[in-house]
Amino acid sequence: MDTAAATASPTEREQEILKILWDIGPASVRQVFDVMRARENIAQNTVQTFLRMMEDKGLVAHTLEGRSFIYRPLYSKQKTVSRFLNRVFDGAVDQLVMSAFQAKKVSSDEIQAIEQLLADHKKKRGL
Amino acid sequence: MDTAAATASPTEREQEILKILWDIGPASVRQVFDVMRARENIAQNTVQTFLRMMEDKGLVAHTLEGRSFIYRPLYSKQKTVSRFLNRVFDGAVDQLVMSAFQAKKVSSDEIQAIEQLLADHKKKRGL
DNA sequence: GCCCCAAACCTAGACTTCTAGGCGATAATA
DNA sequence: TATTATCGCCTAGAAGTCTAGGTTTGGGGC
Repeated sequence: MDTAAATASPTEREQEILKILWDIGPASVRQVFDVMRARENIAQNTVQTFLRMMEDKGLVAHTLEGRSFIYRPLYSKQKTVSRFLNRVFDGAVDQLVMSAFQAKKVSSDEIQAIEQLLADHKKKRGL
Repeated sequence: MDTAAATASPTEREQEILKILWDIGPASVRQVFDVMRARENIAQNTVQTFLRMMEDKGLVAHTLEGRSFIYRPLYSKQKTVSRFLNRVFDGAVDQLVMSAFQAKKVSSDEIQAIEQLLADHKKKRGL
């Protein structure tokens, strides 16, 4: 039985569309198209086709609103990160963080945010 | 120095091969093949073809050793992370770290490693 | 009612990625 | 020297990804 359990992994283009949905929230084809159009030449039909295929794959779902489909992502950022983490670092978060630090200059705001995160995490673990 | 601008981004399969080179270091077609064969059915020729194509793209380079080509990666883990970071999080490292924490249980060893990393980083910045 | 617009559906084709068979050259071996 | 194994190269085709044109349907305005 083909349940939602086995979600296919998104292609590059699909990933791009997912990101838009993460950023702007549930949206119609038109809204996704508008974002993409601002960056490149693409037909609205293309976006529509992608969203339909992505629904087949279980990456997004839609609800009807008026006569438009409003799509929302079913594939989360965490899932994306999780896949990446496993594929590239065999799941080692510290390795990922180290690489991220080497890959980019990190602002002190970001450092603070990460420290906060660590603190929260330790507290939750009960020290 | 680095002609990184012209470096194409690896496909999924190429990424997999890059990871093997990161893990085991410079290697012959045969060695890469042996790793892949342990996990799945694949022909040695296929691996060879990939490495040749990857060299065209500038993802790897080879040196001659005896009559074997020894391939080494030119595309780094950092570059991979950097791309991912920009594509998914618009470059926000703290967001990435947060997602990683949510995506996977982090061991206390890992937490310690990250704390150390933060400390080093702050020291280097001279705060 | 009739037309128009916007939205969804269907479909095909271009393009990219992936795969491996077969060839010639060189080295090892009998 | 003849045979076999190993290696790199060329190439074609299968499979997957991406793109958009043409068609259909339903709602709103005339």
